[in-house]
Amino acid sequence: MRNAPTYPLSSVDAALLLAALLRQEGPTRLTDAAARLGVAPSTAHRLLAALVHRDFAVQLPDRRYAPGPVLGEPVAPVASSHLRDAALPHLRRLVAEQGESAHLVVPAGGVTRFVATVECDAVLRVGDRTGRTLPAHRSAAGKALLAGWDTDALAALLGQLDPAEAERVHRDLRGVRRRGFALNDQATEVGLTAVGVPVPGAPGGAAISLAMPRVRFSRDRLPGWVTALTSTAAAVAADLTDESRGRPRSPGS
Amino acid sequence: MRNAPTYPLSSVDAALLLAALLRQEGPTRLTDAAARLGVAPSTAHRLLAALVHRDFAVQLPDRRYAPGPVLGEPVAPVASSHLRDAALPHLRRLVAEQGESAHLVVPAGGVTRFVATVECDAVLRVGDRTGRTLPAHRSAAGKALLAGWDTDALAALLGQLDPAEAERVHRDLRGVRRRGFALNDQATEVGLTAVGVPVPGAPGGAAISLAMPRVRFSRDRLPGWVTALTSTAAAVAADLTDESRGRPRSPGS
DNA sequence: ACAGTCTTTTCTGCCATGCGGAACGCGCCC
DNA sequence: GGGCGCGTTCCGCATGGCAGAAAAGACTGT
Repeated sequence: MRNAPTYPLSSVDAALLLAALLRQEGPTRLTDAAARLGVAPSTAHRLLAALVHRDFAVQLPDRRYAPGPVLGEPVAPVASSHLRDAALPHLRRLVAEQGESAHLVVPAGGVTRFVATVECDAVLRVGDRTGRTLPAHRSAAGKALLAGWDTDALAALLGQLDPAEAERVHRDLRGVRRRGFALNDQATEVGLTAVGVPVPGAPGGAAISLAMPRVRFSRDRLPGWVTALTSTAAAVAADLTDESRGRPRSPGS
Repeated sequence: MRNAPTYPLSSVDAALLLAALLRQEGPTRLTDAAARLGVAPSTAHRLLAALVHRDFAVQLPDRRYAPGPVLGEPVAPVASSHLRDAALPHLRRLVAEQGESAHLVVPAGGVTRFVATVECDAVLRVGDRTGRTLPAHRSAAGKALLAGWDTDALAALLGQLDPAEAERVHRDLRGVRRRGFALNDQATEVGLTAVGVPVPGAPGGAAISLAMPRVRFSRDRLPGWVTALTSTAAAVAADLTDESRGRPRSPGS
């Protein structure tokens, strides 16, 4: 993004921003788009209609609006496939050791997007969520990411929540920072609990989580999961660093 | 492109159209963008500044504006190299038989862009024009393309000319449609004459032409040139169709 | 399954503010 | 010096944003 024009066309800028957000963050509802732009819903509707008219957006059957064919692929998938390749061997080992499903997620605006999943062998297990998104402030991996955000970015996100929830998230993230891991106890789905930690130094941010049925969650096992997650995240980070230095990937390290 | 919104936002639509044109047709000058949109240069400048601000456009060192990183790859450039590969063997044979230079062109808004040239052996000959553009309504290949345009698209282009020239072009194109070929008798360069025909069914449109010094142009040879051009265009078209069906390219057919 | 209620989306009209045209200045080239 | 193209600024008015109504969809209770 370049310096703002001396004479901005605010309506044009709103439309282009909306298109860029669609591309970067994926499908959105009309009211969310309006809130994001700070305009009335009817105004957002007009902007989206203009985007659809010129193929910068398409409307899905569930009435959400998604990026249109004129827009290119967002940057994140390229970085994500790089990250995915680095992380998968480690996630597989983590799952083999702990017996629960593991996920790799990246930030995408106010949500986290699932880039990879390794499912455990149990018949009742958390399945593949690759490609899906969850609100960052509710998921374990999302909270692990948010805990590392700077004050301004975090304030912008919290400003989109109602004050009571914003305060809860704020407190929750302080706990995440203190403990070094984040917990999602059925906040995104009944019966599902997840533990997440950030991948240190991942470009653009990333986090991994172990997700399991609530009935298999145990406070006694929590420290062991946290330790395994933390060392796995460090191994992924080391692989990312080795690759950016041009070294061959070491299979286990 | 979808149905026009019931309440179009004209400034937003202009910006999005401009972005789409950049993507489809490549770099453009400010004044050409203004003419294309039918707005004042200062308005076009504002729109381009807004596009640059959100990475839908970038400005080149020569002050032209090009597509920005947010836009996806256009369909046309791929098609052009694809088209070029299909056409070159046929153009070479055409030049060997007729003894004059041949060109392959594609439409790019109100101009035609030279994608490939095969030069003849004569010392005085029409040289390589690959990468250059000519006004569509003045060049032979351009007119061959325009003759196949629908009424609305053609009216938009003619609307950019002065009324007398628009009327001449209109009449000229009627002749092109009747005869099946187009003639450029020194309209683009003194001493240069060209005969052009469309490549039927080429995605996005294409045309080929034989171009020669005016002194070598002959009304007696014209039918022979037209026949050779028409069969060459058909052969190129057949190759394009074969390739889109996944067949190996046949060297001569 | 159906009715009622609430939420979201879509449509429409009005008016004030943001957008486009005109004028001007600057830089480059012949 | 003149012509051309690009970029900036000012001002009037027409278009874009808001508000409200209508339509569509989701949710809840019986």
